[in-house]
Amino acid sequence: MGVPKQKWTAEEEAALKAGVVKHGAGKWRTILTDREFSSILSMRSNVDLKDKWRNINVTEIWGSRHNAKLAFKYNLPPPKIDNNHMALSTLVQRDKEVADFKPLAVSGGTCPNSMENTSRLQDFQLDNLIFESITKLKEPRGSDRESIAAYIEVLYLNSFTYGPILFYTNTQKLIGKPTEAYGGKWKINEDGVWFCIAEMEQYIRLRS
Amino acid sequence: MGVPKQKWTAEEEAALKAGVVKHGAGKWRTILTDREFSSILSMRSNVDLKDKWRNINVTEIWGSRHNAKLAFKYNLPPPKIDNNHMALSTLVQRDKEVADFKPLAVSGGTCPNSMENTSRLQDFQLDNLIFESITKLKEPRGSDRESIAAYIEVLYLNSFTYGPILFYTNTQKLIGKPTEAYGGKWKINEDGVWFCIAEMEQYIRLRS
DNA sequence: CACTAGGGGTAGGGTTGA
DNA sequence: TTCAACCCTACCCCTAGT
Repeated sequence: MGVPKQKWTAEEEAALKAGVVKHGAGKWRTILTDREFSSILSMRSNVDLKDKWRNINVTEIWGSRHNAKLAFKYNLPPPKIDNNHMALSTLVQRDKEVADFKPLAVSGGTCPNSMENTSRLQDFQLDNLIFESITKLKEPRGSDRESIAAYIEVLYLNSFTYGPILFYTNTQKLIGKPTEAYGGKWKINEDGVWFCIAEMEQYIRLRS
Repeated sequence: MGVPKQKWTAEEEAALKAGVVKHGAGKWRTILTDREFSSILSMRSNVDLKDKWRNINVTEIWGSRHNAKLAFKYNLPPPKIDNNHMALSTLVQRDKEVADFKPLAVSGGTCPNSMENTSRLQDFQLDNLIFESITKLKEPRGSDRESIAAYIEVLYLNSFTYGPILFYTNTQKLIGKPTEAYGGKWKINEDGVWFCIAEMEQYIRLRS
């Protein structure tokens, strides 16, 4: 009635995505009570999370929930398999697998010590980069680092004018480090911007 | 994509208006499944009904949605209070009241037996007459018969060259009588054209 | 009872094509 | 450019199942 419709902010959406990566889709209450996200998502209910997640997925596959319903009704195959975007049906089916993502074998160096976080806007961008790469790629147990790198590179690097992506292994567990709302998830060092995928103990260098 | 945009016909619009009078604005699915309207509105979705209703109202108040938004933005009062059209804000606020319209006290004779329905075109015209009169007049619990008569008379009778309006009380419940899409809602007798307002069990004689 | 999945519905902002 | 028709998103309700 009086509630004028709370649009989801980029920050909230990033937190939701990060929460799904960390806890898995369907663990809405868990995501909501996770200290890492609770302050950001304090205006949202578990049902809101569920609905938003539904919107995100269904939109990326079918364009809208309405289209998704029609497609189901007429038993149509998912569109949008082209243009570098993997159909998100893979995402929906792979929710648990992505959530259970195990640390990969080391092939980089060591995690650089942090300096300082930058603006939130960039935070969202990086969050979305990682989220998209690990959810939209086909690999059944999540994507390996090379795939993620290629994905980001092809889709984003040109426009963002980032340098080539290097991978890095995190030797210290930084999750929960209370430097930020996304504590310890990414940082800027002398040699570039580094992004940590929670639960993976992996760093990606996004910008040199 | 290939769908070239379905303009609303007069028939559909009349059915929508009648549906709002019967069930109330906001009851889009209810209107859509009502047998009285379902065949006419079969090409429309509940969302289509909502959108069309918005267009009808907003256009009559502000001239366009764009103007309405600007007015909201700058907190302007509704214009067009003149020229015999009540601001539709009253309508929006009074949806439920109009829908809950109770039968009025008797002051006419008895319902004449039906003869035959005439063309659809005239049906729309009459439908719109009634709709406009009961929605645009100010009375908080719907309009009494005299107001409706005066409204129709002032706005339409001259151009339609109808005679003076007489009211009539319906002694039989005719709603749902399957003589027409708008079953039993209006008829022509020897003494004129009679219009039944659904849920009101009232007849109006529109033409002698 | 608490929560989730998933169907369905509505309001309102935004988009588009004639 | 305008605006009627259409789309998308947020929020809501409900029920079944766990």
